[in-house]
Amino acid sequence: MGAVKTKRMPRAVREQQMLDAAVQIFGRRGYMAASMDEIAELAGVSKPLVYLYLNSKEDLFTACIRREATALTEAVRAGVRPGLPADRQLWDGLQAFFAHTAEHPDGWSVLHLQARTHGETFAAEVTAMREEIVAFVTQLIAVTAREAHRDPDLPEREVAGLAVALVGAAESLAAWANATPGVTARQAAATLMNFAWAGLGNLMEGRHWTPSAGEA
Amino acid sequence: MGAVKTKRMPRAVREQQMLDAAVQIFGRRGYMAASMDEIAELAGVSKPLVYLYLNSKEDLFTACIRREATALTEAVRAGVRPGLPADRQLWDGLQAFFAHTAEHPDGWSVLHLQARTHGETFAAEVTAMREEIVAFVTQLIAVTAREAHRDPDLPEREVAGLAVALVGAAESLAAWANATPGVTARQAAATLMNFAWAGLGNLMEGRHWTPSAGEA
Amino acid sequence: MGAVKTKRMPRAVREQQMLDAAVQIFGRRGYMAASMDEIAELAGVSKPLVYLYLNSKEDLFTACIRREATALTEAVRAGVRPGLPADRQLWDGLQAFFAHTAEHPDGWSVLHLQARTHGETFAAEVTAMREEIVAFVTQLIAVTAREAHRDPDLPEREVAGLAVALVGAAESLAAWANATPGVTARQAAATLMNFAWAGLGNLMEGRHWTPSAGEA
Amino acid sequence: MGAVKTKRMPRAVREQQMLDAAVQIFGRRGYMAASMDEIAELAGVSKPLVYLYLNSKEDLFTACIRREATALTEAVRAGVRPGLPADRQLWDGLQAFFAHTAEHPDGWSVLHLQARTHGETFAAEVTAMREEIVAFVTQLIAVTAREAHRDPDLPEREVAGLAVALVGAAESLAAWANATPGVTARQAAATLMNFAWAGLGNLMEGRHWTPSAGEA
DNA sequence: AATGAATGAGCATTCATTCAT
DNA sequence: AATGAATGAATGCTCATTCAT
Repeated sequence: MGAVKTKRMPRAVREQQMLDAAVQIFGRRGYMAASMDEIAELAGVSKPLVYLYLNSKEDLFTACIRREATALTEAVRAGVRPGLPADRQLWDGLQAFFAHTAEHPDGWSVLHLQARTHGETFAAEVTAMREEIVAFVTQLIAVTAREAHRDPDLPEREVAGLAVALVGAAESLAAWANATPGVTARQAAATLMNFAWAGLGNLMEGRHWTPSAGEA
Repeated sequence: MGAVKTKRMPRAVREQQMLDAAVQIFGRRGYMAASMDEIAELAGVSKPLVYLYLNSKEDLFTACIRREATALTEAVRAGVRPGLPADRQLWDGLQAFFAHTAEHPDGWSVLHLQARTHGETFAAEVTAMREEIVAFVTQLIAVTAREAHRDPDLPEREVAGLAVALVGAAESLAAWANATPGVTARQAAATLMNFAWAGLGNLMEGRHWTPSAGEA
Repeated sequence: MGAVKTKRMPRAVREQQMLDAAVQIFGRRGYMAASMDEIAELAGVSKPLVYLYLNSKEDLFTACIRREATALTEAVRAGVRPGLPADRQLWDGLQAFFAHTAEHPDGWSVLHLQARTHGETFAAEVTAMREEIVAFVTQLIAVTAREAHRDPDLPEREVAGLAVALVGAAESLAAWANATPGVTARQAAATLMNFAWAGLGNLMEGRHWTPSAGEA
Repeated sequence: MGAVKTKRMPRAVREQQMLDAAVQIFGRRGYMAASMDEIAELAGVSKPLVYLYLNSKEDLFTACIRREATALTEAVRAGVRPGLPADRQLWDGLQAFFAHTAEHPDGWSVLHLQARTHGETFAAEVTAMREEIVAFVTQLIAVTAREAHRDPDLPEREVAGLAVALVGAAESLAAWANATPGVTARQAAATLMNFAWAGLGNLMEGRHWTPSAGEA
């Protein structure tokens, strides 16, 4: 009683099905290795319909990137409560980040791996999202430094570098957590907080690590 | 009558020329978008010769990954002197890492981006190298902890997570340093040491960051 | 809330709109390059309606050919007054012909170019019209010859050839006149009359051109 | 004992085979309806080889047009002996033209029908050839007029129009001759000479046809 | 009278790969 | 040691056409 191939549905619904399929295929095979045939089949529609609604492989991929980027940033935003102290905001954001990437591995693959390896146009799309996150982290660091009234002159580039390092560490941990059974989003977040927060604190108090001996 | 194209050279030399060309093309275009035609042309040989020496596109790509992975690990190894203290070893290793990736952007692209986006087979090849580096870092942390006689029971998984975070941060900074004019390998290394070393020190002394309030 | 698109109109009107659009698209793009989508859009209706009224691309094209062929022959017929002398009839007919083709370039393109290049079926459709015109010209020539009581035995095939030549010259001049700014229908007609009438007169008086010397 | 599929032949030979096949298919089906598959099959090679040697469908079609245009103009040129009187030159040229088009119907279809119906780029290619022929005819008329010392001021546009008419008549007669059994190139040429030469003579002597009565 | 939703079939083009020399 | 000649197998994309409403 329930037909297997559901037919004749409104455009908006079909489009989401197509994006679901596309994210899965793009995420697993990569942009170039993914074939429109495969995507259409997985979406349960014919290829012409995919083209009718999403124009081209490039546009389809871009649509995937945008949807997944929005989903990720909104997940992080939803996890953070602005009133709380900076370290608590970071902790909440990291947990949301690790949880979301764990639940959407294909989407995360599209954003983190595929979009960055297939041309500037796609990369730019993710860069926008990444910079939003880096800016968020940067601002958390800056706010903390200001609150602590310590070393308010921490140079801008230094802070940017820190944020880049932190986001990179998070991305690396996300992959590790997904691949290592038994590691939860909470544990990954804890590892990163432990790793990062003390270092940030030190820097904000003006303590720097320096090589003890001269070198070439 | 002087021939412009140098002909008839020993196999080993030709192979290196081919790998040079392949790394460049693979690094810039990506595995799938790279064409054997283009690689052969850049190498200055005919396509059948590429196949004669390297068998297939897959084998050629694998050969590229291996060569670049070896080159990178050797560069890092060469930068580290085993007798020195752990922090100094880490500092030297990071500098070597950032310097090498800056000097070989195509090779780094092959390792960091391309190899991870085109199937498990290739990814496994890099994972091997990555684990070697993670192991090196892990051991540095462990040694330090032991030397300091503090918290020798730092759980293994925790240490592994830290190493993963540190390596991820380094990779992220490498891309950032290459893309941001005026950032030297030394500065990138300093940023990461400042970021990481205090956190590691804290952990080894048993101080952990904990969320100050309860959560859902 | 005034609807921009006029809806619900009688079938005959809609059909003419579709044929208008189709002639334009077929004339400019060619039969194969024309897409039913484009025609439907230009006609301001949905594709299924085009199929409902005109059955298929082939039928639609045939309908275009017929409509334009009829329009052209009627225009020529309307320009000619049967009572007048033959040369005057020819002159009037040519003027009507050049005027009509200049005013309906897309229709002329359909007849002269597109219909003849896409298969015997379509070509036959135009051939019918062309033969009608050739017959008209042939009869003009024959009538003149009879009236002049000269060379009544001008062989039939010779006359047919002359008519074919004249019509071909007219077609060629039509294209030239349309493409050359400043050439009017009247001038084109004059050029052709000057060119043709003397030759016809000569022939009807039994004077033939002959090669002066022998040949292989 | 003589393989059916001849293999491994030099590039130049294969290219001619491909052009032969392409002219046949393009001439019969038209540019758009022709499929590269069919051309490759008729040429006895695989599709990739066609692309390797001739780049694209557009380039292949252009190559066909050029080859056939050159062949036609050379055939006409070869039939004309420059020393002879103008009428004789025209007569010889027409015979050569009708003979060549009769022997190469597909090539003639490519030039006369297909190339003119599929975009300016292709049309321009034939226009060049056509103008060469028109120029040749124009010059014959001009020379004759000069030799006859009559009406040397025949306006340039008038002469151009005459040449266009003559070439159009020839093209039309070529199609008619090819389609009507028993009509030889010689007869077609004779018909056209009879039709045209007297008219030209009249014009050069300043006699024009004029409508005998006024009109709107 | 009219349309949004959907597809089977085909086409130009490209690519990794091999054979004969 | 090295290459010109050649192809099987995809792949992105388009189009005429139909169905359910």
